Amino acid sequence: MRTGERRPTLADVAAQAGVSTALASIVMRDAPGASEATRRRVLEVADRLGYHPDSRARLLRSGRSRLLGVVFGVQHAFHGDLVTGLYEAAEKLRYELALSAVTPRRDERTAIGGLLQDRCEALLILGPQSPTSELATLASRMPVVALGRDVRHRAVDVVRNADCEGLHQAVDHLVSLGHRRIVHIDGGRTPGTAERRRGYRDAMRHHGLDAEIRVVPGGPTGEDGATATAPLLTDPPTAITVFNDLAATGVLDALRRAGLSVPGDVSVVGYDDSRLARLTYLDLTTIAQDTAAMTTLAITRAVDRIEGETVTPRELVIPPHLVIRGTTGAHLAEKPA
Amino acid sequence: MRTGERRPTLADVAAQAGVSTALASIVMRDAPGASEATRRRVLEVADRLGYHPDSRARLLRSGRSRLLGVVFGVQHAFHGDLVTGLYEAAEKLRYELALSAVTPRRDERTAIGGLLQDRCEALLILGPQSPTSELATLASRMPVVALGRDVRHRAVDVVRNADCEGLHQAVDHLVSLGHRRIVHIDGGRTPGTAERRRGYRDAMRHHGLDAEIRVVPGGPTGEDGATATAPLLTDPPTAITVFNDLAATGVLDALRRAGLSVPGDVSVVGYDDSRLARLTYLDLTTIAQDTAAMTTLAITRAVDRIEGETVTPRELVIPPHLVIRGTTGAHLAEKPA
DNA sequence: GTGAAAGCGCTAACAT
DNA sequence: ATGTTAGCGCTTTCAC
Repeated sequence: MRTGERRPTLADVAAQAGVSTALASIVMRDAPGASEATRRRVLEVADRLGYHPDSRARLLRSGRSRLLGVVFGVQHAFHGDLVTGLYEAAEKLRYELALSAVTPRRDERTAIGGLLQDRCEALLILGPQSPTSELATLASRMPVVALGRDVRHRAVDVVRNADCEGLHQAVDHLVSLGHRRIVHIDGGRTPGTAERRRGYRDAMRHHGLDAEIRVVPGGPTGEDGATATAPLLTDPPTAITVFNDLAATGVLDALRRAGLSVPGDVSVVGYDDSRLARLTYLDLTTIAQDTAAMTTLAITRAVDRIEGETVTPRELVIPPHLVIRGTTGAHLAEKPA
Repeated sequence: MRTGERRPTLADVAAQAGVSTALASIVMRDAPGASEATRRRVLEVADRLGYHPDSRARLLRSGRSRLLGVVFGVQHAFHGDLVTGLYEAAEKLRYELALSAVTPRRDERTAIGGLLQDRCEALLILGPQSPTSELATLASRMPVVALGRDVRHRAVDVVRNADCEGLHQAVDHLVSLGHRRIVHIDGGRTPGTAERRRGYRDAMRHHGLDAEIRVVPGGPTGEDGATATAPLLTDPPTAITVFNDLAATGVLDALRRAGLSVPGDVSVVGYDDSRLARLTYLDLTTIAQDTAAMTTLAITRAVDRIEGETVTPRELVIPPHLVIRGTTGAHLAEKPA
């Protein structure tokens, strides 16, 4: 029974194995300096006792925590992908992750506070929302890496997606399919909007389509997408690039309700390659962020900072890539003039 | 500059405030036994130094961690809702949460191992997948609460949704709208399938619709839903209850492709009230699990176990509720006989 | 290869 | 109200 039992400590293991705690410690840490026989004996006892080293005590003594704090939004599907990559990258460098979630009822400041108490050696913040000044204060005490969102302060490292290039790729793809009348529905006041819009404009110009440039104010939600689509229905373009996948679903819905077929009449490109985009019945062509690269770089950056390396540049901008699915198709014939 | 700086310790704060560490500790813990003046002075210094108590040392010394370990699937949107509730419930009881994620590349065993090292006093596992035997071993060492999935072992507490009742509600709703030909597409080998199927059958019998009972083998994904719908299209029922929301989206898609309107020709009910169901363009009638109740009870249960209370029953089954949206409507006329 | 002893930052028990 | 002392479980010298 559990009652009355105490968790076994290293001293218990050492005693039962007939060695000093120091030696037992060496074995448990897999450090050099113990004979094969001792090693086996100690491990056997530890296993029998169900011993797990107390990371608190261990880290307290060794002065370091080898702990990287991660602040993420528990509602953001995309953050899930990032966390997956972060675990993997951290493990390779023998660091651990301490997760702290932002929820509708738990703000970023609270989430960060928890991690500070855990003595993380660096902070990785996914889509930081705190004012730059607060992040700067933090960054004066420990390395801070912002993931997926720009933070303009010289003490904060940033790893983010090349939004601009993403929209360039979307437009390139559509142009290669024969489209010319390509509209962009932007993200309203959502972070990243400006850069994606700029990517669209640049790309259109690059293809000599200056005259066709048309940006419609939108937003990040499905309804934003649907609303923004309405005014386009009287004289629809042949293709639409949308700020993100969620808004793109609204666009798709609005188009289909209006009797237009996708991609027959109109092609649509989203952004993020979220779970949504992959749903069979949506099958949305989209721009995927390179989460593997982003997470690896973020962890590497944090660890480099911890270990005092000088690193440049402060801002790492990772190119995304196009994922072609079923919502884009060739624009075969121009309307007869 | 950060280099060369050391994090301030309680001793630093105490020294600068001109008091002993014990007194400073009292202030930081907000414990009784310090004068108002001292309190103010210490807090002021702590703030100026950017002092954060070291939870490791604190907990090491006090022998308890007041830490509840939470294992969750980072990909599961529903787990996000649960984590939100867990944070809130834990805070009320002055416990903290240690999050450990299961990802495509990090299995449940690894996730649990991390928490054991953190000296959590109990484990809350969302949708546990480990074999019962492993959970039982764990439970012999510390309180273990399984959330959202049944675990048949006397040492493991379970807090879960009343799947059976959920489908009862779905059928009741459809019957009240005049439906009689109601099909259930089940979840294949997904946990919970059997109970939801049973709920459907019971409810149909309860309404004297024994002859109409029809269960189609399905699964948890959108494609499963679409595939399961195909054989129904030759002679479609007037309503379909689907194992979960994701599969329901596949059903919706298959119906619409076949030229059937929802809810005009066929009504559809999902399960989970996931983010998906709430999307404007899906607007899916569904069964919502009561996450607030589930999380509160799970935390309460874990804490009761920690504090040695005797608690019954081992298994807490929480009734869900119907959320009526746009995919269900009245069945107006039976086909002329 | 192994053991003895000190101490990480903090809290608790006991002084004063 | 405040200070002193001991020690949580571990790692780290530094002996042997």
